[in-house]
Amino acid sequence: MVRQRIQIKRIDNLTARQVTFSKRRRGLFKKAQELSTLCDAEIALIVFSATGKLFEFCSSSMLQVIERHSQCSADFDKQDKHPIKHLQWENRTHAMLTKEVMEKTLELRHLKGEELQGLSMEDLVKLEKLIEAGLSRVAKTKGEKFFQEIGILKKKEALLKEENARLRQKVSVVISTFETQTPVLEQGNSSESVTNRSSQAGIRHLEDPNSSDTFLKLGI
Amino acid sequence: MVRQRIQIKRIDNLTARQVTFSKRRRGLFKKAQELSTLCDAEIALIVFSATGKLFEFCSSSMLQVIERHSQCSADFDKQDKHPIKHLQWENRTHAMLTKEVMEKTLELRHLKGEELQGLSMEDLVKLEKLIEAGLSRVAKTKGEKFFQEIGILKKKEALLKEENARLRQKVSVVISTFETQTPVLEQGNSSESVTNRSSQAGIRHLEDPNSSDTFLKLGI
DNA sequence: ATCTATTAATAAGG
DNA sequence: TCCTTATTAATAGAT
Repeated sequence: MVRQRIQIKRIDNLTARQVTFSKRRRGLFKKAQELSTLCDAEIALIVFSATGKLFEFCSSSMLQVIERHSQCSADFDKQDKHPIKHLQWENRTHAMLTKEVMEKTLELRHLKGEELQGLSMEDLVKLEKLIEAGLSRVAKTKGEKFFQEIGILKKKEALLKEENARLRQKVSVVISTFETQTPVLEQGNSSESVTNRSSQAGIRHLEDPNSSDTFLKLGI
Repeated sequence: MVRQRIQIKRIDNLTARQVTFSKRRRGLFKKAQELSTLCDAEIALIVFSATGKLFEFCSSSMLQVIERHSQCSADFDKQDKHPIKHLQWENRTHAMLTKEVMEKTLELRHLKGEELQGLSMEDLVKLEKLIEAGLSRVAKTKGEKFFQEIGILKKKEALLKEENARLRQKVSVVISTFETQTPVLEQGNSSESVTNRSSQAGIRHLEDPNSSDTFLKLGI
């Protein structure tokens, strides 16, 4: 569907057909994977190429889905034909891991306030307490981290203040040096620039207390 | 893939998830149909929604394709001359599942306020909001369930009160009947039993208000 | 396999 | 569910 729109009918050219098969197959599997992930769907996709090669995708276990499908479709007759023999295929470890994932997924959803319809009043009360405990721990940690950041900022502030003091002193030393060493002459320029520097330092100092306001933007 | 790129992960919002499921499912089935037509492929697609509803597509007969697939799987099983591929597949699956378990375990701990030391200020704030959202949903569900229980108990109460009223009336009717129809005679026995019934009814009536206290034990 | 012009799919919102 | 729109994703054809 690009460069030129194509008709949806069998592609006659063998090479073109194979290329398209390869490209679109990948696209189809990707879409299937995305749908299962995004929407929590159980998906099985079986593709046989014209040459008989098998490609398959399943969001869980292929046999499980086929089994489920068989039960859903009214063909209970044929159900016994290709049944659970292959469930041996699934080893215990796999089953256990899958079970563990499902359990944790459900617990996560409960903690996020989802899928609560099956819970009793007692369960809900317990869950609420659990979440409240978690919340308070997170809030506590956040607070600690917060004060830690404040501490760092205050240290920085102190260091900057110290530096400023040193600079101010240096500046005044320089000024007095110039005042004593160069009587008058054409040094109005120079003394002006010194004054500038001094006032800049002064401004930095005056602005400095604001730097300790920075933490007000951190979220309190 | 539009308006705003989305992450391929479970969509939390139920409505959005359903809408996306509907749209993408249609897209997926269309792509499957196109691939089978264009490239002469035999395709079976089985989709179970999160709510358990079945959607299926097959370019030929579902049972035929499943049969063919089982055949291939069986062949593959016997083909354990090349156990390496199978082993690789198992290892990958196993690794993925293990990774998933670990991720979910960590997320659970975070939600419970554990192992927070690695999180940044931003992470903590996000986590706190997530937990708060979950908490409010749980609280809401609990409240709803609570009122539901109250409703049921109030209905029961009303029914019991009605029944009591009816019984009381019946009792008084019976009493007056006996008082007018049987002057004195040897009916001491009978009148005694009537008195019993009356006092039983009275007791039930007196106990009745307590039944409306039942909901006080539910957790408020 | 890679490129790219073009169409198809679709997220968000109504 | 359907419609619209803005934007991204898929891919036909060529190399």
